[in-house]
Amino acid sequence: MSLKSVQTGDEVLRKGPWMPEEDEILVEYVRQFGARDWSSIRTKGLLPRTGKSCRLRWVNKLKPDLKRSGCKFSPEEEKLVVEMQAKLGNKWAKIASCLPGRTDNDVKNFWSTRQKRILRALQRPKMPSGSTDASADTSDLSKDPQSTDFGGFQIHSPSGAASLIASGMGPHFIFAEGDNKFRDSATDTTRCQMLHQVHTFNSMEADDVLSSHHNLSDHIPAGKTSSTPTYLTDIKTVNMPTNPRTPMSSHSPFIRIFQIYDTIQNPKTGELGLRTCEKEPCTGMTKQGANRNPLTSLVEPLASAPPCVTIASRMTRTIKQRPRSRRETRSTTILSCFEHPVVETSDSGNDSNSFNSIARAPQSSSPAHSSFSSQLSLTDSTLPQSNSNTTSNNTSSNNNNYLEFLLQSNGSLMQNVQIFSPEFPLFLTTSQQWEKLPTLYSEDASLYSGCNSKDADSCSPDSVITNFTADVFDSLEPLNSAQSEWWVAQ
DNA sequence: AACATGCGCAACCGCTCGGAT
DNA sequence: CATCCGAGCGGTTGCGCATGT
Repeated sequence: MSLKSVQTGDEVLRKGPWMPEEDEILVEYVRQFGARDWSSIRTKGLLPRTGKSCRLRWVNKLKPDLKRSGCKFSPEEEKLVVEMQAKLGNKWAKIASCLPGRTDNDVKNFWSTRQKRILRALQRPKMPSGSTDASADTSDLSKDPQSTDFGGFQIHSPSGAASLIASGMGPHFIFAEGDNKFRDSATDTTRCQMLHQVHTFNSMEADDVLSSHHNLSDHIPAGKTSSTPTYLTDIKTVNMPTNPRTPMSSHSPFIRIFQIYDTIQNPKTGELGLRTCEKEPCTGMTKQGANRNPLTSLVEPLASAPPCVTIASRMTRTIKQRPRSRRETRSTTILSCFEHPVVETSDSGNDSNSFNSIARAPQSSSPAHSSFSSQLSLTDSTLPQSNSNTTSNNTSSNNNNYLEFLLQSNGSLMQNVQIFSPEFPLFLTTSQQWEKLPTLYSEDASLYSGCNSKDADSCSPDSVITNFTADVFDSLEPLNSAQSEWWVAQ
């Protein structure tokens, strides 16, 4: 065992792992004098350790009633940590005070480890057999002109590491192990093609991802809570057509869709910012033969659900087309915001209608809902001038608004927002993607929205964020109830 | 079996803050 | 008011173990 010693003046301070004898001395000291005046331990010559070191040793290891080291956090503890972290931030001591036997260091390490685990789960998608990496998938897709009909979409949960997503061209969904029915069903060309785009997570990783979404409990309808973790109650199995324009058949693959919950706050108003949620089974999901885009199902809400928004994105360009500007590339990151509650959706078999019916859903009159609507309906006039100049069509304007909302809210919301574009290898980190932008679209450098600089290479997520003014929320108007063009394919 | 790698955790460091003296 | 000290936090390091090759 290595034990560092540091010479300080006449005395030698010991550092590093504690010896059992040292622990004994420390315990005896506390028994006699109490857990206080830690510096006197050294001045009394009892231990060649700093008071701070003694205190930490006592608090983290020797204090009675502490849980044994290596004692894993239980699901209940994890849930509590997640919830409290969402409420309090990184107030580890405060959080630990609610967890008997846990110290702030325990909680901090747990959180740190958990974050890393989630990140790994998100960045390490397991590709089904026959596919080696994400970029290969994209190139495979590009060979098939039908792929443009997929309209890729993403389910986005924009907080921190949990902005997990399904991405790229074609439907990507998260599903857990055990969906062999789906994999096995991919026997024809079309389904194989789709199969290439599905990112899989094993159950544990999926749990990590899902449990990372906090504030679940207060949105779960009464009677729905059970011994089952809430995030697991929301796994659904749906029939999903390989192509939204293709009627579902009995051969359609099954995919489990995890409902993603999340919240963010408008840093300026402190109000609820965004939440994806779905509380109840969607009746439309079970209709065989219904030509429903699975995304339609995803955004059907529970009638009593709080104001919430499902973020989804659908690529509007063919894979062989380059975005017309970098701006547009970014806007495909998060294309659309569906505002809840959605009263009803069209079951007409027309995907565009379905989506439009969602977009046109009547607005709730609840204050929170209205407020949130406003936040999401920034007009172009409230955005940096460059936006209106560089947004090449109406399709992305509302989406840009939402993007600006994210950008404005704070930097952390953007840190894991990923840019999904056919040209981008999937699962690059944000910074990696941004680094690639100038290379891919160098001639559009001046159009790089949000950046005042004409030098595209100087652009980064941070520069975008800092270049937005703080009063971007000052000019708000209600969402336009007119027909949305969000989902009108180009 | 040996080695490499990854992961979790204990412990530390630097810093800030607030209360006591 | 200045200083000291304890508490707390974010970040980091290094060790030991588990797992993979």
